[in-house]
Amino acid sequence: MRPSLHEPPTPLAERLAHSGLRNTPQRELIYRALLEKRDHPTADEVYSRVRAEMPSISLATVYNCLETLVQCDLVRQVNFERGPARYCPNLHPHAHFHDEKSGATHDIELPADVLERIRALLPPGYSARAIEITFHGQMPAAQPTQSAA
Amino acid sequence: MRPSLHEPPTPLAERLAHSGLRNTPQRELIYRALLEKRDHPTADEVYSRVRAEMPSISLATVYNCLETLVQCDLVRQVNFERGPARYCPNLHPHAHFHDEKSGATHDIELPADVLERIRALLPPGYSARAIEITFHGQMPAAQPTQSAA
DNA sequence: AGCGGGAATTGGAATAATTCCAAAGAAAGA
DNA sequence: TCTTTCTTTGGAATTATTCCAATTCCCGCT
Ligand SMILES: [Mn+2]
Ligand SMILES: [Mn+2]
Ligand SMILES: [Zn+2]
Ligand SMILES: [Zn+2]
Repeated sequence: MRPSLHEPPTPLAERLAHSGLRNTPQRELIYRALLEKRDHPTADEVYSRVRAEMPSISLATVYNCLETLVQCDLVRQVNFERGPARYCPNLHPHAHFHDEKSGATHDIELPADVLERIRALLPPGYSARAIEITFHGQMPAAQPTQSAA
Repeated sequence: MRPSLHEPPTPLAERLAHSGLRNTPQRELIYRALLEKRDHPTADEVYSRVRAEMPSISLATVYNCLETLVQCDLVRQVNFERGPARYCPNLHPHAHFHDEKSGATHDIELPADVLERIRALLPPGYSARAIEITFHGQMPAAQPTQSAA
C-alpha cells in the first residue's frame, strides 16, 4: 500500500514500462542495491545484500531481476574468465580492470575516440553491437590516506 | 615405440620441457587438433575431434591437456559470456569477433599502436598482464564464391 | 633388462553457477 | 469482481568444469 497518489516515475519504472514490464519491489530493491555499492557484485552477493532488507526474496528472483535489468539496458553483465557473472549499473562506455590479487573490479572510462579506433579494426561489412574490453593485472597497493605529518 | 633416434623437438616439446612437463601423445594430438582447425573449439569439440584418432582418450584428459597448453602459453583460452570455454592457438595479439547469428568466432588482428592506446587508458601505477577485447555482432553473410559470369 | 618414483591419464563422482519448472501470489484491465 | 497476465518462489535439473583415487606410463638409474 503506497500512500501517495502517483510517484514520479523512476528511470527504472520508465524503462520497465517501455518494455511492457512491471515495476516490482524486488526489481527496485535489486537495482538500488547495484547503484548503492558499485563494486560489480555477483548474483549471490546481490542476494545477500538485498536479503537484509527483504528476507523473503529468493535467489531465483535475484537472477530473474538481474536479467530483466540487463534486458532493459539499465545494467551490464560482466564476465571474467569462468567466474560467476557480475553486474554493473554504469551506463557510460567503459572497460573493466580486474585486479588479480584482490579480485576487485573497477571501471575504466573509454573515450569515444579510442572506441572508434577499436571499432575501426573490423573488416568492412562487420558490425558490432557490443565491444567488451577487460584488463587483467595489478593495481597499485591502496595508499593509506596520509594526513599532514 | 618410435623408430628414429631423436626427432627434432617440436615447439610443443620445447615449451613443455621448459616448464618441466612431459610431452605425451595426448598433448601432441590435442595441440595438433587446435592448429589444424582454428575455429576456437570448445573442450567438447576438441574431444570429439581427437577421439577419431585416439578413441581411448578421456574428456578429463582433454581438459587437463588444454589447461597445460594454456599454461605453456601455446594456446589462449577464450570466453564468451557464460558459454563453454574456447581455445585458440593464435599467439599474435588479437581480439575476437563473435558472430551472434552463427556463433562463429574469429580473430581480429590487433596492431601494436592500437593496443598501446588502449593500455594508455590505465591510471598510473596500474599494470595489465593481459587485455581482452571481444566484439559481439554480425558479420556479412558469406558471399557465395562467384565464378566468372 | 629391471626397479623406483614422479607424472600423466582415466572414469566417475562432486561442485558451482545458472536455468528450468510448476505452483502460488500480485497486479491490471474489463 | 472476474479474468488474464506477469511475477515470484522453492526445488529440481542442467551444464561445464574440477576433483579424486586408481592405474598406467615414462624416465633415470643400476
Ligand atoms: Mn582475471
Ligand atoms: Mn556473443
Ligand atoms: Zn563496470
Ligand atoms: Zn583467437
